[in-house]
Amino acid sequence: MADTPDHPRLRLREFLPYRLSVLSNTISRRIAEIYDREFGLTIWQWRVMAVTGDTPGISATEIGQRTAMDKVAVSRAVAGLIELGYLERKSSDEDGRRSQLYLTRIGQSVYEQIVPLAQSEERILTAVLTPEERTELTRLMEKLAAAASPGGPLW
Amino acid sequence: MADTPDHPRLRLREFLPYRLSVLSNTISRRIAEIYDREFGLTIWQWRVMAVTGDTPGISATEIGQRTAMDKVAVSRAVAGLIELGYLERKSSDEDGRRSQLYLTRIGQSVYEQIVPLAQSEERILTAVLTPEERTELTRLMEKLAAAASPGGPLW
DNA sequence: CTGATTTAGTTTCATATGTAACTATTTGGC
DNA sequence: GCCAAATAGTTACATATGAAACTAAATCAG
Repeated sequence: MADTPDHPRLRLREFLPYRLSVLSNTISRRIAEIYDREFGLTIWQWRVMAVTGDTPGISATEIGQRTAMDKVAVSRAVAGLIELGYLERKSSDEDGRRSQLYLTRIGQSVYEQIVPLAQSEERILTAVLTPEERTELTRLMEKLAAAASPGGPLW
Repeated sequence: MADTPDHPRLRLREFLPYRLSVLSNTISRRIAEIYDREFGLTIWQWRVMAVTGDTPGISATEIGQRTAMDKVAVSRAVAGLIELGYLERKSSDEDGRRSQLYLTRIGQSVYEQIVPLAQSEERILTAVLTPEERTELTRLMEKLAAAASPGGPLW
């Protein structure tokens, strides 16, 4: 009896939330480092570039929904990108509160470098998995995400 | 041709580092909220409790290694736990720089509540997976961790 | 032994982040 | 139309975090 009820133990290394956090942080740090070095972008700015490139004219609120960022983070990332000259903002005609965001010419060219670089990073990382394993990982992560997010079994 | 080379797109939702980050943050937030509410502990303090309970007399440096925390974070978490009366520090006899950390009586009782609570959280979360899926998830995460960390194929 | 180097841990400082308050605009009840 | 409530986004403030400098103790070369 290595583990009696009166001597509870927790092996952190086997604790899923811990393992997920360490893995995610390791990968995020790698990526953050690359985007900072290559383009002077933070992860948040990079996410905003990604969705704005994908959907020109998108609003800050929509960006928040698509990137899992809160509105303050979006606001700051957008401000930084405008500062860098990668993004421009027009105020919507129908709704004066809403802003419409577009990549500038320079922003577009950065975007076009960013996307293949991201894809290549992902490819290198997932190269250790077979295609079936990748599919399976996605499936398992989706199950967990559904369980962990509001609306899941614990809420 | 929905995706020609001259119009690269990146669907953030399908981008593994993004999905991992969102999943990890969702789970971490849930847990952080519980530990804060129940015991007034941060995630870092909680991790320190976990390894100190597991290995009484452990040093701050060792805690850092086991918890993937840097030494500043460990130092702050330990200071907070001593403040709370959950931890006590003795200076090592053999090495005056090294501290030896122990749970206090109260800390021990908190630890004994913390562990089952963590295990129960994990069980609830992973209840959406079959035992085989849990094993598989662990295996896939380990492969990714090996690829992403220093020493992996990209370093 | 003695001074240079390394190591454990803390403190400092600059930056990042989250919450709440705020501004501007729109919407909806009447 | 007009005021109350809701919404988009920004700003301010308080706290968290990380890098680098620092302190104290141990080790190592000579």
